[in-house]
Formats: sequence, C-alpha cells, structure tokens
Amino acid sequence: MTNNSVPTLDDVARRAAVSTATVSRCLNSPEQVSKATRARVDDAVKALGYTPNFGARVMAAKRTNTIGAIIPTMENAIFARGLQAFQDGLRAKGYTLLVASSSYKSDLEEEQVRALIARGADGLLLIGHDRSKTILSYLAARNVPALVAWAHDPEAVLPSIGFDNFEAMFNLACKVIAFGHRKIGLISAAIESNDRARARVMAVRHAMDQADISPGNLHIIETEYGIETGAMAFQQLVESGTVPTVVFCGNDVLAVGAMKQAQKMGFNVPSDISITGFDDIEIARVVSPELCTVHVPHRKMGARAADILIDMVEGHPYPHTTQLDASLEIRGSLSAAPK
Amino acid sequence: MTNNSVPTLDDVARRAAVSTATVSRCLNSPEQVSKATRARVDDAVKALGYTPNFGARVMAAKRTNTIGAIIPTMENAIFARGLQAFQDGLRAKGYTLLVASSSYKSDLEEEQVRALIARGADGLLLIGHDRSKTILSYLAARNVPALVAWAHDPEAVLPSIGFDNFEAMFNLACKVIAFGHRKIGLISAAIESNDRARARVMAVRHAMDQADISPGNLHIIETEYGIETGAMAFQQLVESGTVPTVVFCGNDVLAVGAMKQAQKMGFNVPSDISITGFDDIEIARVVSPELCTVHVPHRKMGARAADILIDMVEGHPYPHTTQLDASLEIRGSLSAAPK
DNA sequence: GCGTTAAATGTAAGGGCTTACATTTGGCAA
DNA sequence: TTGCCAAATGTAAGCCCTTACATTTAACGC
Repeated sequence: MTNNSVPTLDDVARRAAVSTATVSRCLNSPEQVSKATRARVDDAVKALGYTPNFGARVMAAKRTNTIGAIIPTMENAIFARGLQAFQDGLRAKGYTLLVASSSYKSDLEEEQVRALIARGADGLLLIGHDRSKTILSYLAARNVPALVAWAHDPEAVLPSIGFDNFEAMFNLACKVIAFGHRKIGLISAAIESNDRARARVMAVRHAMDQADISPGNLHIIETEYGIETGAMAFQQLVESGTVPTVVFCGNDVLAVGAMKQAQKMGFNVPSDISITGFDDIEIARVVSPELCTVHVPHRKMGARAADILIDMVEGHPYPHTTQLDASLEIRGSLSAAPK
Repeated sequence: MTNNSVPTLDDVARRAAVSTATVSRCLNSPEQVSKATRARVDDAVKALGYTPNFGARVMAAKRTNTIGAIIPTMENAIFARGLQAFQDGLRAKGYTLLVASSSYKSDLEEEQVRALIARGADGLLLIGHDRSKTILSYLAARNVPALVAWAHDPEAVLPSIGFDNFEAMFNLACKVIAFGHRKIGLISAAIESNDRARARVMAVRHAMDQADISPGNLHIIETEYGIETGAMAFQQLVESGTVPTVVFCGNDVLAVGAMKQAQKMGFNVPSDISITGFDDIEIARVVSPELCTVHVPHRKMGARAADILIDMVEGHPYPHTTQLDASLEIRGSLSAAPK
C-alpha cells in the first residue's frame, strides 16, 4: 500500500501473506477458507481499514447488491412506512436501497427506472401496475427483475405483492350502504395513472350498483394528495349540489382534510355526514371522531416485498402474486345516515 | 459486438468508426467533440441500444454520482419530508440517492456508513453531530465528504446545515415562562446519542434558570418516538408527582400523544395544562386545540443539503455551516398557566 | 509410508470504461 | 505557401476486484 492512499485487496493480501484470491474468498464465502487464514486476513483487513472498491467489485461480480425503489413520494406516510420496512428487510440480507420518486408522474417514473438501472440496481420495487409497454420491455431487455407493491393483480405481467384495493373498498362500501347511506360523495386521488385509486372508485360504484342505488347519487371529486386539498375538495363537493350523507375518501389524509372542513362548515361528523378514509395511518386515530378507514399492512408489505425481490434477484423461486389482507376499521366517523 | 451480448463502448466505437476515447467523450463531455462525429456516435449508440456499464464506469471514473443518506427512520415525517426534498435536489443535478436508516442507534449508523461507502457513495448526509471518533476518522481516511443536517454547530468537525435547536427551544421556553408557567414537564426522546434532544432539554433548563425557577420544578421523562409512547410518558409524568402546568415535548408526535392522554385523563388543554411540540408537521394542525410548536423548515433544509453536498463532492467551495430559521408557532395548546 | 481425495490456496485472466498524453487535422496569419 | 496553434481524435495504461483453473497441502485408509 502506497502509504497515503486507500488500501486495496492487494495490500491486505500482502499483509496477511496470502493471495488476493484468498482474501476475496474470506470476504465473499468465508466457509471456503480455513479458520486460521481467515483470522489472519480479518486482522489485516481491520488493521488497514480496508473496504472493497465498489466499482471493481461490481465489474468483476456483475452484481451491485443494490435494490432500487421508485415510489410516488416519501412524504406520504404509507410509502415512508413501507419503504422503511423494505429497507430493513434489504439490510438484513446485505442489500442496500436506492430511492427515487416519481411524484405520481409516469414519465418521471420511466426516467427513474432508467436511472436506477444505469446505476446498477439488481432489482426494482415499483408501485402499482399502471406502466407503459416501453418501460416493461426495457426492464425485460435489461433482464432486471421488478416487483410491484401496493397492488394485487394475478393477471399482470409483473409479479406483485399487495392487497385487493377493489375488494377492500367494496367491503367498506357495503358496510356504509348497510348503514343506510344513499347520497354518496367520493374524494379521490387522480384516477388516471393510478390503478389503486381507480380500483377504489370502481368498488364504490359496484357496491352501489349491487344495492340498486342509482349512479347519479355518486359525486366524485378528483384532487391531489394533501390535507388542504382534501378540505377544498369537500367544500367543492358540498357547494356543487346535494349534500351527501357520506364521503368516501381515497386515503386518510384526504379524509382528515375533509373532516376538518366539514366541522368548520358546521356539519357534525358523523351525525350529519359520515366520512371514511383508507390506509389507517396514525393521523386516523388522532382526529376526533376517530376516522373509519381500511387498515393496510404497509410495514408487512414492505418487509415481504424485500424478501420476494431478493429471491427474484438471486434466482430463487418466488410467488407471482402475494395477497395480504386489508381489514375494515369501523370507527367514530361513520354512523347511520341521518333520516 | 458478439451478436448476442450487451454492447460495449468498443462496439459503439467500431460502428461509428472512431476510437473508444471519442465515444466516451461524446457521452461525458460532448462539447469536446465535433458536431459531425457526435452525430455519428449518437447514431451508433442508439442503433446498438448501448448503456454504459456501471461498474466499469465507476472503476475508471472513481465516482458513482450517488449520494448516501443515513437517517434515523423514514417513518418520522420530518425526515421523510427532508429526504424527499433532498432526493429531488439530487436528481436535478444527476445524482442518485442511497438510503439507510440507523433507528437512532449509533452502532447501526456506523455499520451503515461503512455499507454506503462500500456501495460507492460519493458523499454522505448524516443527522446530528453525535458520532464516534472512529467513524469520523474513517470518513476522513476514505476521503468521503459528509454533511450533517438537522443541527447547527460551527464548532463541529463536520460541516452542517440546520437550525439552532437550543435557541429555538429556548425562545419557546421563554415564551412559555412569560405565560406564567412554573411547574414544568418535559417529554423527550433519548438524550444520550441525540444532540438535538439534548440541546432542547438544555434550552428549557437554561430558560428556567434565567427566570429563577428552581431546577426542581422540572420533571423529565425520556421515551421513544411515537404517539403511544408520548401518551404513556404523559401519564407517567402526572402520576409521578406534582402535575405540571405545561409539558414541553421533544417533537410533535410525542406532543400529540401527550395531548390525547391529557384529554383522556380529564384535563383541559390548554386551560389545565398547556402542551408544546417541536417540528410543526401536519399532525400539529389536525389536533384540537392546534398544537403550539416550533416550525422547522425541513424541506428547505433537505433541498439546501443536496446543493451543499454536491458542491462538496465536486470540490466546489461550500459553507461550513448553514443556519436556517426555526420560528415559533404559538397555537391553541398553549395558554396562561392556571391560577 | 504410499496413494488417493478433498480441502485450502495460488495464479492470472479478464471486465468496460476514463483520461493523460501523443498525434493528427485544419484554419489562419503572414 | 509556410508555419503555428488550437481543436479533434487516437493510443493505451490503468482501475481493483472475482473466479475458473491449477497447484499445493492435509487427512486418511491400508
């Protein structure tokens, strides 16, 4: 080792008086090396403060042990939570996480897919199934495994892990309808390019249909993610026609915004208007009344996603789709429809 | 190009009838190449579907254009928010983000520092100044620039961007004391190994000292991050002796837990007990009464951190410390002390 | 003690790119 | 036309690992 620079494998080998191959084996498959040699090498590594050169390692091994995740935004607590669990799962198996965000824009997502692959990601975690053919074939051509989370669709090309957005919202809607609600509002995230939002809207429609409620009784407002936007959407909903007796919201954050706005406008929640959310994040239990919502196992999903994606990357068998349960959380913000 | 494998620089060079150096220059500093040649090379690149080999590139250039961030946890909204802004800033300048989390444990942080450097991070974003000498010298030896965020300390070895935790909390404490509060509770995150928490506690002490309030009037409970733990800490505080007239909390999440618990135990907030938070995340405005807190510019900090760290990595001049303002948000959860 | 085999270790060949330095080209002033 | 210089391009030396294959060592049964 030239005395001022970063130590290399060679330096370690020389110091431990073994070949570079042995040092490499100590690092990558220690079981192949005798105990005594291993100890000597470990000492040398420690003494020199050696860390393998990443580029050289990638080049020789053709793997980076890095997994990329492209999520809409970390500011959304559900993704932050899932991503945290995902990262923990990755770390446990020696992988590192590359993060990029798409801001819910599919062209940005494409750019990020290319960026992460160019950066050497061995595998990719994506959100939802909405995705252009172009990017799908790019993934295939580069032979990079990708797993979709927060969605469940056995028919889709890419393997996925998630829950059935349609079914979960359908169950909630049936419950709500059983409470006597007929005039229904719905505040949703952008439906185009968001298959989860789409499925949830369709579920409400389907439940209404099954209960013989005319589709004309459903009023939908699309808006962006946020408490403020939820509040504005609620106001819009109320001002634009008949006041609904229940407002479904695409997620808890929108629901909290809607609830706050409802209360501000003098409605009593739930006796005048019921409000429901989706996700069951902390905020749902903090507001009063507590928010009726759908509990989604975000952490579990993140953790399982890590295991599955690693199996994919390492060529082990893995399930094409994994379905998790999303359960109803009936809480104070839902009650019978007013007479 | 052997007809079945991934194309290399060589293949492109051959096809465009130039040298590999020229192709490389086309990709990395196109202004050095004549227009005609560039066009020919671009065509070849496109025709072959060439993407540079990441490992080789890293090895030759000794840079990955990747920045690592080690944060306690993404589940904490303040870090999620800051990290999102950080990532956006990175992306704008062609860098990619590697994420690891320390769970507030310094040994885990050390492990992650090594892991991210081993993965080729060109620079590192760290939280707070508490850090062992070992890791500091490792960073120095590897010559990897690191920037500390969420803290401001001109004396510290590592450059930093943040606000003065002491000053911010001190200002809040003075305000609170001016409201007549003398019996003071404080719910804090673990003080050891968290310089932000420590500074905030010291600030309250200092403000009390300045107002001639005996240190005996301060009761501190240390607990982990979370709404539940905040609630438990509040209960503990109340049950373990004199009931305070104000409870400072180390962050908004703890504060919301404390407030909920206070209300559950029959206290009126703020007329019986005032409660304050720190951070000013969304949840602070959702609870009622709204939470009095300190506003921290998390997004701005993340964005600026990206710019500074890139300057460090690229060898441009940069400020050793950057201080941002944290402003008081006096809201409904704080009022005069009861008589 | 010998032969056989498995375990441990060594040798050396890539792997694809960047870049310092060398060389060629071309434009322009005299 | 000549000479000079800057611009454009080429040459080839690394960069530091991993791993296939070769060699040495150790263990064991007879």
